[in-house]
Amino acid sequence: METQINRRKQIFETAARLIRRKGYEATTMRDIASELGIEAASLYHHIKSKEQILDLICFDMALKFSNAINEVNDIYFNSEEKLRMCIHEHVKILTENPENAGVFLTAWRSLQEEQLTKFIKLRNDYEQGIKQIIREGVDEDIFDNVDLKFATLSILSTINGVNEWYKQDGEMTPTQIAIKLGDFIMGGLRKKLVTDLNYKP
Amino acid sequence: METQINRRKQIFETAARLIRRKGYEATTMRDIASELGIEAASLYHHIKSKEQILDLICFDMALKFSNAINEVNDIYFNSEEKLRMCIHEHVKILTENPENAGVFLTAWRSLQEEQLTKFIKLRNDYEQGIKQIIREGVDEDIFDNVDLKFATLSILSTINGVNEWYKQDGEMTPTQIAIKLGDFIMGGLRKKLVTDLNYKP
DNA sequence: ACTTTTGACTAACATTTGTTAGGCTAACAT
DNA sequence: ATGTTAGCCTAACAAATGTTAGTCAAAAGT
Repeated sequence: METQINRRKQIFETAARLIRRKGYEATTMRDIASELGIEAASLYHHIKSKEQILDLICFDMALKFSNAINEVNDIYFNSEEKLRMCIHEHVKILTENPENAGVFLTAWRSLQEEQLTKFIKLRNDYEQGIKQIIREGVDEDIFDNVDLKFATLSILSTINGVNEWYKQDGEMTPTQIAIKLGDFIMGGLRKKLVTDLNYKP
Repeated sequence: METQINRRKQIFETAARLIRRKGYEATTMRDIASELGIEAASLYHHIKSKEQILDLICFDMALKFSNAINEVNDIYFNSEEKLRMCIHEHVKILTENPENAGVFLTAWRSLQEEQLTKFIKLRNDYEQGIKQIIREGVDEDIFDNVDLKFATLSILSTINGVNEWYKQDGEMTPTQIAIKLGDFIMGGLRKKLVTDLNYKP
C-alpha cells in the first residue's frame, strides 16, 4: 500500500536522474528498471508508459515555475525586488530537485506533439511574466532601457545555467546563488564606484 | 569528385539540423536520408557511421572555440576588451552555424565514453581560458571581486543562450548581439548613473 | 482461514534501429 | 570501347526498444 507509492516515486526519481544525464531517448525502460534491481516489465505495474514519466515531470516543473511568478507578482511591488525574488524562486526550484529540473530544461523536446505545444505555451507564459517585470523596471526608470526580449532570454539563460553546475553539497547554498545571480544580473561584472548611488552591496 | 563532397556536406547539415531539433538518439538514419530523398543505406557511401556525424560536429565546433580564445589572448591585453572580444567570437561561432552549434551545446552527452572524456576536457580548457581572463580583470581591479567559477559559468550560460533564439533573418546581427551581451555582462540590468566614471554607452 | 492485492517474474510481441551485402545505372577516364 | 567509380537501390540482419500477457509468491485485509 505504502510501498507501491514509494516504488512509483523511486521510478520517477531514477528515470529523472538517467534522463537528465543521457537524454530521454537514450534512457531505456530496461536502464531504469536495472537501476532499481527489477525487470523492465515490472515498471508497468506502477506507471502507464515511458511517455507518462516525461509528461508528468515536465508539467509538474512548469507548474512550479508558474506558481512562483504568480506569488512574486502578488507580494512585491518594486521591480528590482520582484526580479530578484523571481530569480530566488527560480533558483530554489532548480536546486531543490536538480534531476527533475534538468529534465524540464532539456528533455521537453521529446514530448509528443500535443504535449509539446502545451508545454511551449506554458514556457512562453513564464517568459512573458519575466518580460513584464523587466518592462515595469524600465518604465519606472530603475532598469536600463534594454531590449526586452533580449534581456528576458539572457536572464533566463543565466539562471537556468545553475542547473548544470549546482551540487547539493557544494560551497554555495541556493539562497547564496540567488543573491549572487541577482547582483550579477543587476550590476554586471564591472567594478562599481561608490559614487554610483544605485550601488547595493 | 565534386558531387560526393557536396552530398557528404548535405548529410552533415541535415543531420545537424535534425539532431539539434530532436536530439541525437531521436534522430534516425532514416530520418536524415528521408530529408535528402534517399534511402538510409545510401548514407553509408558517404559517411562511416551515425556516431561519426556527432563526433565530427562536436569536435569541429570545440576546435573553433579553442582557436577563438587563443586568438583573443594573442591580440588583446585589456581584460574587459579581452572578455568582450571572447563574447563576440563566441557569438559569431554560435550564429554562423546555429545547427552545428546547437549539436555542440546539447548533443555532446551522446558521445561514446572515450570521445566524451576528450570533449569534456576541451570544454573545461575553454572554461578555464574564460576564467583566466576574468581573474585578470579582478586582479587589475577592473572587474568586481566575484566568485571566479560562478562568474565564468554564468557568463557562458548567458552567451550560449543566444543559440536558442537567434534567427538568421532576425532583428539583430551577431555583432549587435555580441555588443548587447557585452554591455549586459559588464554593466548588468540596472540603470547606470552618469556619475559612474566607468560607464560606457 | 480465505481472498485480494501488491509487486515482481518470464516469455514474447511487433517495431524500430544502425548497419552490411550485393546489384544496377549513369557518368567519367583511359 | 572498356573499365572504373560514384551514388543510389533493395533486401536483409541482428540487436534493442516499449509494451503486453500470464504466472507466482508474499503480504494485507476480511
